[in-house]
Order: sequence, then structure tokens, then C-alpha cells
Amino acid sequence: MGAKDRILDAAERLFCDFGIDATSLRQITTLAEVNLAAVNYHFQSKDELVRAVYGRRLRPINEERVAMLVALEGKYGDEPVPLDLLLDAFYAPWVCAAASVEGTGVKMTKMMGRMFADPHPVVDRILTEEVAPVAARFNRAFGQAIPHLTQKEVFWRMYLSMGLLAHAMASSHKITLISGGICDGQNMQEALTQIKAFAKAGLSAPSEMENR
Amino acid sequence: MGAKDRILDAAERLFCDFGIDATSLRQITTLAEVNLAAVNYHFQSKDELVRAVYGRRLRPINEERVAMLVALEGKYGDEPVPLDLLLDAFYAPWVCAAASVEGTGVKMTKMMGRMFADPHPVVDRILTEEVAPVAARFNRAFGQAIPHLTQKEVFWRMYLSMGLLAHAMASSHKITLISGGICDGQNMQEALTQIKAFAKAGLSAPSEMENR
DNA sequence: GCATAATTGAAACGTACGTATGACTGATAC
DNA sequence: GTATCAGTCATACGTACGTTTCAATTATGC
Repeated sequence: MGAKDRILDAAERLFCDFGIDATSLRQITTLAEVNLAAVNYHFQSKDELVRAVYGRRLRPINEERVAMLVALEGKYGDEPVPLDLLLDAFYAPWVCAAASVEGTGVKMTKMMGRMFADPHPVVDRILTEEVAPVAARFNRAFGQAIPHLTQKEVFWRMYLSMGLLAHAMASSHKITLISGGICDGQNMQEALTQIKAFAKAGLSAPSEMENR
Repeated sequence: MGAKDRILDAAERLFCDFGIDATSLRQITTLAEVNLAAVNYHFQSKDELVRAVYGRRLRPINEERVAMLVALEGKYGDEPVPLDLLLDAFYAPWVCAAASVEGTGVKMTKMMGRMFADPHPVVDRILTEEVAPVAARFNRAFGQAIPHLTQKEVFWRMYLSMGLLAHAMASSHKITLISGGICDGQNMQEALTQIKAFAKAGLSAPSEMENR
């Protein structure tokens, strides 16, 4: 494995554990067993390295999400796609990706879940570039699946649904702590089951606008 | 207003916008118009300043949450408190606190919402000290309000309910962006309405365990 | 096999960080 | 009036940061 990939792996692992700001290039290059200058050679700056680290994971995830959505829309034609299946396309690729790197000991989920809360400007940019378009794509499908809601409500609920996953991912170890071990936040299958049940009910809830 | 409070205010404002790591003591003392050494005089270190900044806001919020819960439990006796009212006690003090400092231009919500995702060790400690006990207190009440769930499910759903608020708080500006201005994440009343509707349905969803 | 390009190496750059020091200020107490 | 003490100040300390430099090395094309 080349130096470039070793840097990406090391950076990812450290970003997950300590965050971007608290991770120095020297920590990264030490862990990757490459020279310090290699980062600025292969990437141009720390910011570009961050983009590369996120992009490497986000791109395939989002491609799969859109592919699943397109397949569902093709299957159901003009009818709305059932919420269950929509949520699978929305959530499952995240969990699969997380599971696929789990063996390496990388807690990718924490880094990904942090995206929405991270104040780092680079993360804002990554979110806009990589995630926002996919969200917009899904928003239409959710709108058709829950037609009793206004457009505004659909946005809100889809956004909150993303938040459920982000929260569970970002602070997976904390539910284990708080619950005294009853819940296992690291078990992504268990988490996904809970999240999906919660999100499905939340999305289907009656409109708040109707009552006015 | 004394130097100590001016430091707290300045630190809070900067932590909200840029995060803890990306905020230097020099930025804080410049904004607060105090000498650099004042931070280490009034607080002992940056870490202790962080604790003070969070504690100043968290303590009254959590006191009010518990007070509301106690009042509800007193009123309903042995009967379970309705979920609606429980959620009010759970959520409302946050929103009130956020609204009360809104006039100062401080986006307290972002800092608070970030708590669950922030990898900074000091934040972990704050969460354990200030938030975890209150969460445990509410968990019992939620368990009684949704008796059709297992203990494990109650934990999960309460945790996800906290996540909804955290997500909306931490990334309030991002839903405005993504939705193209249709939703207003800064409008905490609008957010609270959406979050409560979502959380109520999510919490009340049928058990996933029953189907096995 | 040799010219050329790509990559790595050790070391230094300037800057910024959190913290510590010791002199100075101004009020309060006796 | 002077001793006391909380608070402020300018300044320096040591360390670590991201980035750059340029020579040394390795791989590639012909």
C-alpha cells in the first residue's frame, strides 16, 4: 500500500478519535510511517487531506444511496415508494460502509456523525458538496411517500431523520455509558433497527399544520 | 460587568462559532477586552474555562428540567405522565434558555448541540457530570409513559430524542441552507414544534421486540 | 544505461499556542 | 499612613503547529 493510502488511513483513524483540529500532521505521518512532508506532497494542505479523507468514504456511500433510490423509483413508477424501503435506501449504505471497515478497528461512524455538528469550515464545504445534493434528491421521494405533510414539514422531518443517524453515529459510545451497558451503541445493526423504527414513526406523524 | 463574566461571554460566543479547539485564549481576551493573563488568573486553565462556560448555561437548564419533571410526577401520582408533557419538560428549558440569550446574538444552541459529537475530552466530562444524571432521571419517567417497550428500547428512544434536539441545535443553519430557505433553523419555536411532533411519534412507535 | 520524472528525507521556516512570571495598580482595613 | 491583597499588565517561556526547502533517492521511459 502506497504512502498516499497510508496517510488517508492514519488520518481517518485519528480524525475519528480526536477530531480534525486536535489531530496534527505529525501524529498522522508518525502513524502512517511516512515523512512529514509527504502530506503536503500528496495532498496540498491539511484542508485538502481532510476533504480526501471524507470524500473517500462519502462518495461510494452516496452513490449507493442514490442507486437504491433510483431502483425503487423505477420499480414503483408513479406510485410513491413505501417509507420502509425509502428509509433503507437512506440509512443502510451508511451502516454497510461502517461495517465494512469495522474489522480495521476504524470507528468511521464517529467522524461521519460529527459532520453536522463540526464547526470546521472544511467540513461545511464537504457537507455542501457531498451530502446536500443527495439530501435534495431524497427529499422529493419522501414528499411523495408522506403526502399529508407540507413541503416545509417534509424538509424538517427528513432533516431530523438524518439527525437520528448522525447522533447515533457520532456518540455511539455514549448511549452505552448512559444506559449502563443495556444498549450497545457500537452494534450498528441494533442501532439501525432502533433508528428506523423511530424515524418511520416520526416521519409518518400527523401534520402540525393541519391543526391551525 | 467584571472581567470574569466578560471572559465567559466572549468565550461562549467564540466557542459557538468556531468550536473549542479553534478558539484561542488570545481571541477570547481580545474580544473580552481583558489581559491575556486574566484567563489563567480567574480560571486555572483553558479546560476549566470551558467547563465554566458550559456549566453556567447547563446548570439552570437542567435544574428547570428536573423541577418540571418533579412537578409533573407530583401531579400525576402513580399514573404515568402523558408523553406530551414529559417532552415539554425534556425540551422546553433548552429552548427557553436559548431564546433568553438570543438578543445578545449568542448562538448558544450550536455549542450545546455539539456536546454529543464533540471529541474534546473536557466535553465528555461535562456531559457525564451535567447531563447524564438528568437523562437517567428522565429515563424512568419515559419508561412509565411508554410501557409497551422494553427497557432497552426506552433507553434507545430517549437517547434518539435527545439527538433530535442536539442535531437541530448544532446545525441550525444547515437546514436553512439545504432547504433553500423554506425552513428556518434559527427559529427555535418552529424547530421545537417539529422536533416534538417527531419525537412523540418516534417514542410511541410499536416495539420492535414484539415481532420476534 | 542514462536522462528524467516522481517520491522521500532531514531540517528549518515563521507563527501561534497555553501558561507562567513579576512588577504594578488601586481599593479596603486597621 | 501604611500594610494587605485581589486584580491587572506587559512580557517572556517552551512547545507544537502547518508549511517549505532542497538534496537524496527511487522509479520510469526510451
